Amino acid sequence: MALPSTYADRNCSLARSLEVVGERWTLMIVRDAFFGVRRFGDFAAQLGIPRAVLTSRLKSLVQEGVMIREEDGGVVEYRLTEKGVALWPIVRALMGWGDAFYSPAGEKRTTRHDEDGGRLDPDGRCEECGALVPVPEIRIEPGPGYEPQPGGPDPVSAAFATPRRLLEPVMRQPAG
Amino acid sequence: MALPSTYADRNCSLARSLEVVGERWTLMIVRDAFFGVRRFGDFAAQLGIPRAVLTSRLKSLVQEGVMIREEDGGVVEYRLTEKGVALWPIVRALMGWGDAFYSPAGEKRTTRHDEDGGRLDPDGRCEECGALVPVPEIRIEPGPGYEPQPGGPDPVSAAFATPRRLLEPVMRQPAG
DNA sequence: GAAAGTAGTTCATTCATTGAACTAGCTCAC
DNA sequence: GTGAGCTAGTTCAATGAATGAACTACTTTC
Repeated sequence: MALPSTYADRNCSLARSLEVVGERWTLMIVRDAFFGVRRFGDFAAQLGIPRAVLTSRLKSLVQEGVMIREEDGGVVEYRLTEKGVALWPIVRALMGWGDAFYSPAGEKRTTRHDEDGGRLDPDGRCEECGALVPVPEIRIEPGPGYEPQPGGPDPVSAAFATPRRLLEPVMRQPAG
Repeated sequence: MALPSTYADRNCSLARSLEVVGERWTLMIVRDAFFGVRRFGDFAAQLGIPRAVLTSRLKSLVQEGVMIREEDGGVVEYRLTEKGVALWPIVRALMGWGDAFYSPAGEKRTTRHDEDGGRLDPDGRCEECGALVPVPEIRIEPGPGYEPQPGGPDPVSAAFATPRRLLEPVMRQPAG
C-alpha cells in the first residue's frame, strides 16, 4: 500500500497505522521478527519475498522506528524496537481471526505464558496466573491446526515448529 | 497485497488473514462499514478510492463472506457479516497503535459502552460495568486528538464527527 | 419525459512487484 | 595474501495493479 503517498484520512489512526505497516509483506516481516528472525537472508528465504522489496520494507520500518538495524562486526541484524513490539496486539488479532475462520482443525499456533505454561486468552492474559503477559515471556508453539511442512525443513522453519519464546533469536547453526 | 495469488505460508493464520483483508484499502473499507457506511458512493467519496478498486475490493469481501451485498428496491447496500464484525479487534488494535505513536494529543476517537457511557479499555472492556462490550453496543466519538475537518463537511464526514453507535447506518438525508 | 442520482465499467497512464542475475564486502582456510 | 564461499543489498526487464477521469446503464423524482 501507501502510494500517492498515503491515505488521505487525517482523523483516523487506522489509516495512520496502515501507512506504516499496511503495505504488502510488512506485517509478515514483523511477524517473522517476533518469531526470532533477524537476518536479511532469513527474512528473504522464509517469506519468499523479492530481495528488492525486502530491502525497501526494512528501510521504511527502520525509518519509522519500528525496527532497528544493527551492524556488529560485519553481521547485520534487524530487531523490533519497543514501538515494533507494540504491534503484537495487531499480529495477535490477525492470527486470531485467521484461526477462527480459516483453520477448522484449531489454532495454528498456541501462545503460552512461558513461566507457568498457562494458555493465553484472546487478550493475551494468562489463564493460569491471570497476568497480562509481556511479549518476551510469551512462548509460541505449534497448535492443533498446525500442519507439518512437507519437503526439507530448513533451520529457520524447523525453529518455527518448535516451542520458543517470542523475540528469541533463531539460531542458524548449532552454537559451537 | 495478494498478488501471484497469495502468501505462501500455509502455517500462519496471519498470512491467511492478510490474504483476505491485507490489500490496500480493504481495512479502510471495513472501518467505514463499522462506522455505518453502506453505500457504494459513500465509500468512494469518504475514502477517495478509485471506483474500480472499490468495486474489486467489495467483490472480494463479499466473496469471502466478510460483507454482504443487499439490493432492495434499487437500493444497494453493503454490510458487515458476523465474520466481518469479528474483524473489530484488528481494527481496534490498529487504531490503538496509531493513537499511541502518531497522535500526541491523545486518541483520535474514543470508544464507550453506549449503555452506561463507560470508556472501553484496550481489550474492549467497559471500565464502568466490566463487561466485554459487543460491537453494536459500542459508541464511538471524537477523542482529544480529533482535528475538526477544514472545508465543507459532507453529511458522511459530519456523521463521523458525531457520537454514534458502531454499525448504525449513516443517514444521507434527514429522515422525512 | 427530462433531470438528477447511483452502481459500476472502461481505459490510458503511472507506479509497484516480481524474479533472476549481479555486485561488493567480509570471513575463513590454506 | 589468495581464493572460495557467504551475506547484504542493487539492478533491471517484464508483469500486474492502482490511479483518475470519463462514460454507461439503471432508477427515482418531479
